[in-house]
Amino acid sequence: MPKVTGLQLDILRVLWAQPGATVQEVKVALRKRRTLAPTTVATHLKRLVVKELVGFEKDGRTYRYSARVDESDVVREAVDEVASEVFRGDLTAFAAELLSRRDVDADSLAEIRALIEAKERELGR
Amino acid sequence: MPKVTGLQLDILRVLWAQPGATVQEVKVALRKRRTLAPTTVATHLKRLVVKELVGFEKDGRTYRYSARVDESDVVREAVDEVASEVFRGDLTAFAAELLSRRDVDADSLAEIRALIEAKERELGR
DNA sequence: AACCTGCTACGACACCTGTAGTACTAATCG
DNA sequence: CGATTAGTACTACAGGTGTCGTAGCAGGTT
Repeated sequence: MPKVTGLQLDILRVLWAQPGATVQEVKVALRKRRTLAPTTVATHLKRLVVKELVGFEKDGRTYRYSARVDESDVVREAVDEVASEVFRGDLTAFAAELLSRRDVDADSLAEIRALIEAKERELGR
Repeated sequence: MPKVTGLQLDILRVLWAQPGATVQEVKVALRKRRTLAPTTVATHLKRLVVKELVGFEKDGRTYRYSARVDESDVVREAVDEVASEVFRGDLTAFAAELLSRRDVDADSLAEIRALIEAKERELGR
């Protein structure tokens, strides 16, 4: 599974939310983040099809596109990339960096701690 | 501060460890990970200089390069990028993803939990 | 039927990255 | 001093991404 970034990811996100979207629909959905010419959207959809991350089917005059990869796989891939490239696989360092930023509030911490405890129970089992 | 990836990051890493390294020295230090022509290394050092991430000074016949950015800033930048692009700022989701992989062992979990508890004490203070 | 409109196909272009060859210059070895 | 060597400068090129313009076709409108 090739790595996905930037606009490709934004487009995939639209397709995960609206499978079978047309170029127009993707363009509209994207408009909250960026305003693009329809041809730009079409170009990227085409490229995603070439990479086999997206499939399409003809619907009369137009085409409907759908993601062929799971969001969870793409996300995992992206995190793996950073974990290995930036942290050389040191997940503790990675987590430390994540927790070091100011915008982690008490609720998030509690949730993350709960996740850890669950995982610890799972490992201990 | 522009984003840094791949080879650029590898080169910066060398410069953080060995400030004032020459092209040759960077090439040698990099050899554990990749084998590159000296011109390749020189090209990237040059590009990093243009981006003002690296500075240099003449030392007789050769040049000595040093990073002009802190490792911590570059790392934070990289994590911020993923946090916003992939997780739309949802750090809990980010942490959950990180913890979901199988190669997190009990020791790491304990360390991360300690980090969280420290942070919670800090916030509660 | 002639036309306008919307949609796709194709091609183009700029910029970034990875990678390296060639050419020029300065130092060094006999 | 002439030849080899080390080091930089310049150039190039392919692959990926972001962004479109233009051209061509298929339908609906008059």
